[in-house]
Amino acid sequence: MENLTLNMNAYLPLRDVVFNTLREAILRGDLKPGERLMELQLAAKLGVSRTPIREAIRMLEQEGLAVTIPRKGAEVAKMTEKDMEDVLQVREALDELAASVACEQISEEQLAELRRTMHEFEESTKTRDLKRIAEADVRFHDIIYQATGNPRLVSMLSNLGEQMYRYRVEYLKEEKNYPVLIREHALIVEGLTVKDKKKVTDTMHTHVKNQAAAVKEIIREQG
Amino acid sequence: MENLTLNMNAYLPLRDVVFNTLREAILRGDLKPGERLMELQLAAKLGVSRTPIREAIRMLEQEGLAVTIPRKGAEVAKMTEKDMEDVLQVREALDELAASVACEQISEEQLAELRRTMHEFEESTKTRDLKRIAEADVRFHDIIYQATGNPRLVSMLSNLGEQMYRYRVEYLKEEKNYPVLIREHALIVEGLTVKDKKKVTDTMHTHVKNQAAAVKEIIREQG
DNA sequence: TCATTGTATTATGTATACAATATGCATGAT
DNA sequence: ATCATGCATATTGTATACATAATACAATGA
Repeated sequence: MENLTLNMNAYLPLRDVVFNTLREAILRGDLKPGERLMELQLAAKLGVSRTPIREAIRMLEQEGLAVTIPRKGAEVAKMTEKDMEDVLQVREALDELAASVACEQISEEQLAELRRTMHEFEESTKTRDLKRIAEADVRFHDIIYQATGNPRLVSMLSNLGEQMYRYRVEYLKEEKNYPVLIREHALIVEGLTVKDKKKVTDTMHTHVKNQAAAVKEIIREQG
Repeated sequence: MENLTLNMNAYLPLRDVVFNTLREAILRGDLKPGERLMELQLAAKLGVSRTPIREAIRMLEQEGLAVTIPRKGAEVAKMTEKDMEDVLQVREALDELAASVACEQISEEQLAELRRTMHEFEESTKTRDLKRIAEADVRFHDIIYQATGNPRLVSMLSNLGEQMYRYRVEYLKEEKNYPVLIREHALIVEGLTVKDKKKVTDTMHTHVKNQAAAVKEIIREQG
């Protein structure tokens, strides 16, 4: 009688489906900064009405991925160098916080998972499969975020990461960066293992700073 | 011919009007945690259709002020003690960041404004006009946030502040807290004046920690 | 009595219709 | 030629209609 839960949780409102779809399209770069998000057009393309499109746009707006001008419409958010500096300044602070808290609270399981992901990252850099590399890197950091046990911190950091994602991918194209990244990941894992909070936060600080410099450089070239 | 801009910027989409209205109602406590946000009812009360209501709810959701369960509806977000701890942990980190950056960048004008607001706060505590006290306190911190020149940081801190607002008001009812608050404000202003970053961030840390303890106590009593 | 089922009601999810505004282009005046 | 002006069109803003799921409660049967 039991055990046939047959997840009726499969249901997602269309607004969420649309939100996820647009979000990924923006992060992937299929929808480029400045590109207009026209309701009717998107509705036609996704085969839904304007209503869920509009709600999804409101959500993207709050995520910082879209900008709406009343009576004119929404477009994919652009990032100036200043915008990116602002995001990175906050991200540095929160990444250090996350590292510090994780250092106290990370479980053995999570630590093991982190090591696996660290190796997966290292392996992936040999393949030059950019998507795989980027995902391993995101996962590495996400494990640390999760280890804080603070869902709000996790979601804020994910959001900040999202906003740099498009640009960070460019950073990950540069093969010369891989050795440094691999080394920093290793240092972070070591620090977390022996609960050396200073080592962890310092390394994380450097890690984010390096990315910051690179991402800003990319923005400058593009913008 | 010029100088008659006659702000045509007066226009706000109804979704924004509704959003602001509901947001304030939640912060004021007119809409209580757990209270349902029913579209038709709100639409009738505010004299608009469901469409702008729904969009406003999506926005409130992203702000963390409302929670939606698919096919069931939205309600005002509840705060457990754990939720509040999570918010406060982030807020501490960002408030320190803001204090640190403001210490480097605050202008003389802003400093003057800060002193005015500090005095306004002190005066307001004598009146027992809770709304006035709370607003002065919010303004004091907001000036510091603004001084960072980082709009994203400002909006994140405002949002975090929003989520504690309902509870912090209770804290501000306790008259015995006023002397400490006044003293801490003064220390922060002094530190900013002489650009003593350590003094500023340390005081800010204590300041937020004190509030944290008090707010958590209030949640425990209520929840 | 209690569990179950059916049904009315209410609320949300989604689509569509209507209104108002912005945009681009053609037209015409200077 | 250039700048307004007006009109057609595209797009957003808002309201409403229809579909579907959740809820409460009465009715039924064991």
